[in-house]
Amino acid sequence: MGKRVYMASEIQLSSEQIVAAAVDILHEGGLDAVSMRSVAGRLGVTPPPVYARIGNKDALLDAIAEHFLADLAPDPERDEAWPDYARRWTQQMRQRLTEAADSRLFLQVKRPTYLEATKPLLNCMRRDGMSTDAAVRACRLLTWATVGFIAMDHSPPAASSRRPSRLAGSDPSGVTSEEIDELFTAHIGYLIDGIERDEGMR
Amino acid sequence: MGKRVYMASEIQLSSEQIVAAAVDILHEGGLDAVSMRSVAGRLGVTPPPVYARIGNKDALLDAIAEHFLADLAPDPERDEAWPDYARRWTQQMRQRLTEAADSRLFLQVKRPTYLEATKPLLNCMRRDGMSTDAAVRACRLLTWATVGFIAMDHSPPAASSRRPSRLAGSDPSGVTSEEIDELFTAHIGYLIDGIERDEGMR
DNA sequence: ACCTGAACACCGTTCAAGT
DNA sequence: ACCTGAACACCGTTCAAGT
Repeated sequence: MGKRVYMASEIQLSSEQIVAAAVDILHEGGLDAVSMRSVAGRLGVTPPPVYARIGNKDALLDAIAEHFLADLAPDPERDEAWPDYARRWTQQMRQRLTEAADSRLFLQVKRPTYLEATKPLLNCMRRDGMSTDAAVRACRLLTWATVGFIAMDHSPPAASSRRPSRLAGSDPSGVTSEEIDELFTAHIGYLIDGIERDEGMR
Repeated sequence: MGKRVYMASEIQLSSEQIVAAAVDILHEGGLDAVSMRSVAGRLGVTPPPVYARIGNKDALLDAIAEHFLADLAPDPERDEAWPDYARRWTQQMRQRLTEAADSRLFLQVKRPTYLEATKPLLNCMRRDGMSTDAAVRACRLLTWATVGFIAMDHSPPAASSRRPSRLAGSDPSGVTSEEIDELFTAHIGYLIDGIERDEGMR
């Protein structure tokens, strides 16, 4: 009684450890390599402890997505107007999603996670005089456009021999990564222009 | 010799039959219910014949996506300017993707399939004086925006009690389907306005 | 209390064997 | 020639059993 026989580690798995292991596997073998078994294996453990901590596979994927969206935003400069900050913010968002290397992760993310990530952008818009309603709508448009764009952008495997084209995205045979950069910037630019114009005639 | 003993059906599986069976299963049980085994089973057959015809699971998913994108476009009216036709075309595209009920199908679609679907829009733009380069770029922007939007739009399960809001998409707790319609229309509208403006200063 | 081992019901895919 | 049955190597998930 009271005597300790159990020799295994006293320290329970933390969700941070689990997510870290999952992210390692994601970067090494892609999202399809991330399984409850592979994550457990990397932690030197069988699946049940992972289930006990994280719930199930969907919850694990959510947690991975949240990991990549955490602390997304560098706060706006004091003299930075919202359209400029929005350009910076969407580029930052795009970079984070690209680091995650698989857009499937972000298509089932719950709204509160995106809401958390948009907070600084929302505040910046309100600071510049937008109504809360208009700012929430603008943030949703920009978030959807960014994630949607990345979801469509499964980069072409290799740069084949193609004539250089004058206009980004105009070559039907594919798109280079520079062209994708320009397409993304143009896309976001059109949205910001439109939102700005709507605000102007408010 | 020459004597027929083999009693099974003489008719090989066609890919149309396979896709039709897969689409049935998709509508009944969702994309996760579509497996090589379930499709074979619905056709009263074991998996190998399905593999023989369609190749593998990825090819099946491609074929399903193509099914939903086939004959996408009602051709433009003779007096219909490209911005109006683009609005119609994107709405049509959106409707087809929504019918498919799972956007994952369209995120791995090969470029030629989208290229085929965009053809009438491309021709309409060229008819109205856009250069091929500009038209291809514009079509890609609109296609990416449409598919990306739908990919983000996993409709909320039920209409909970929420205050009505004046601006589409401005409620942080969720979006009603009417609001999503308006957000989509606004998004596409901003893009078309931007493209039109670029063309104007050409 | 926490973990392991093993199982259940599935996958995608392949292949020897039947007719 | 075309199909079936069975297998291989995986999944997500759960649960009795150990310590």
